[in-house]
Amino acid sequence: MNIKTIRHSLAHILAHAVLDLYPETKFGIGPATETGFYYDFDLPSPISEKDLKKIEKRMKQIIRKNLPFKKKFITQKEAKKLFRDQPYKLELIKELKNSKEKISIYQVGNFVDLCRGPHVKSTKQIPLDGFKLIKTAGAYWRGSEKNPMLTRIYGIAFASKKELEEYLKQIEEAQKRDHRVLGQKLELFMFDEEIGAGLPLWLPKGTILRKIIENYLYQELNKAGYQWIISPHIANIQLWKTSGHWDFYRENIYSPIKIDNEEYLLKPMNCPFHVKVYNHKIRSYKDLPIRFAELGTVYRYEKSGVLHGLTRVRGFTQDDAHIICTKEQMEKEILNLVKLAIKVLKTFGFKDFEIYLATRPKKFIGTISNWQKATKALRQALDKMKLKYEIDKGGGAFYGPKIDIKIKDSLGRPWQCTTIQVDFNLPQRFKMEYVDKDGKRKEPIMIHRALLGSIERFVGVLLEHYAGALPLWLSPEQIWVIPVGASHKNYAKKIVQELQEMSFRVKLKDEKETLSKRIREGEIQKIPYILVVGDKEVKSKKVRIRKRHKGDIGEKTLAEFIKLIQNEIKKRK
RNA sequence: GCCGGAGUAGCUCAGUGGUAGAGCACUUCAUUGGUAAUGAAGUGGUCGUGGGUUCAAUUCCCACCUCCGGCUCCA
Repeated sequence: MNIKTIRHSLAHILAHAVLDLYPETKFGIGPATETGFYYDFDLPSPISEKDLKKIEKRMKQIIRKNLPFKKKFITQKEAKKLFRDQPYKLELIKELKNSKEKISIYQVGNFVDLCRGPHVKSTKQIPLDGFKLIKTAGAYWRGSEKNPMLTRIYGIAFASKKELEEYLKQIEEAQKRDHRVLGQKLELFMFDEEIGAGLPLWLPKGTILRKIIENYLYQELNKAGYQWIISPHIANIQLWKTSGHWDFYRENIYSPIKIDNEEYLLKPMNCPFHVKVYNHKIRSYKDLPIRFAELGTVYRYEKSGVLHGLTRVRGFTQDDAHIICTKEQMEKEILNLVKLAIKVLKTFGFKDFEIYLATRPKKFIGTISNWQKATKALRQALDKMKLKYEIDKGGGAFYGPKIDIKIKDSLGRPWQCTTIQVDFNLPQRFKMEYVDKDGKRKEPIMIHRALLGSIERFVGVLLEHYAGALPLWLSPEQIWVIPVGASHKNYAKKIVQELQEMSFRVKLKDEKETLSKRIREGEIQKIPYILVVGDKEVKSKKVRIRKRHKGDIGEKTLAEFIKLIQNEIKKRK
């Protein structure tokens, strides 16, 4: 039996159980998911997770009855009558009116639902111990904030108890990779109530990690012909009125700050500043493309309920850049951008990501021909790189089409990181121009882009990707040197000093604790290399190397070890 | 923001209408170690914040703040 069919049937059985226990319930919809099923209910009184056990028990009773799933086709009129007390179902029936599809219903026991199916023939086809109700959640009816919020009950379901248990174990493991847990354990970042929600504090080790990432970007973008700029964190409200942000983005901008009778805004975007830098002198076609990059810290009001560790915060630093070019240059620039984005993601070890091409929405500015040209350029770049992507139809910003790349966290939740957006809005609003070959002033194309997205979010997904065991080049602490006893301390110190002089990030773990204890600590802190030195090493003038997760990998001279790690750092693996 | 859950030591958590406890961490002393926890003692808490009920609140009630899981929204 197809597991998806079982999951869908379980959704109906869940609804049946809820109907039995709370007869006044109004029913929403209940589909299968990737790992189970859910059903949305409008319940007479709130239920908590304690009630789930009761519902689950009832579901099992229903399954044991070996009830058949009966399918039947009915007319609009019959459907309306059948579901007369079910407002949500009536809404769905109304919409079916326009389609030619016949209305089908499924009955299991005394629960009848509007449904296309398919379903299991009988409840006996459902493994009794392969499913579990795991959580409740609020969910807006039909996914719209304007609609009432229903109670969603989530279940997971597998073909057997064994698979179910394996899945639960996997979730448990995934939770250990949670960047919020790792950030705490590895002392990378913290939050503080008194500072405020969504405002991370970077601890010393986290700051090192961040600087390494930033340095890497700095090198990479220099090679790619970018120029770095720096812009202020606040600007006169007039700037944001000109850019249109004050009109279109106000709900995400913090209240104005009054300074000398003028209003200033904390910047939610870096774009207008980059435009101003572009506009500060007359540009020739010979100057284009111009690429301005900035690690720009922005502040956005995010609804309290959406904040999430480092991956969704209220103050964050974008690895932002704006490319200003001619229409003719756009295609090549976009191709180079996609290439660069993929290169960067791969350098950080990401191979699986979801790519979306978002096209023209209903409300848009700019000419259709420009939209087509830009969308084509984005599409061609993806095709040339042989990348798999999905079209997000109408998902573009009102000012232009874009490519988004999402990376999943340890629990499979996608986070948008890379974004490449063509912008027809700002060049117009700020009257950007360049002097072309014919001496005429023309409007350039502007491409807005962030490769990592935000440093915060990226560090979040990066930590989950590596489960905190960062590759050598990214590790805030790369090497610990452990002298076995006090008599080896001087030798250890010498090694530390030599490594430090070569700019390795190294720490002496002196003899306060036992050797085993210090090694254990190093493993917990996910230190890539631990060098143990005792009598033998002092005598042989070597170091004993312990590699993270691998244990003792033998003895080498310091020079040999340095060569080994230099190589590893170079490869960035 | 909305629905549901939770906030007790630096961390992970137990506990109770009569002002609190464990393990780890930290400090001190002893131990001088050979590849994932040496032993002992000690320090440490306005029990998230503010109100209310009560002779008495960390515990009960209300509001707010923060966090967690979703929804909606997004880098």
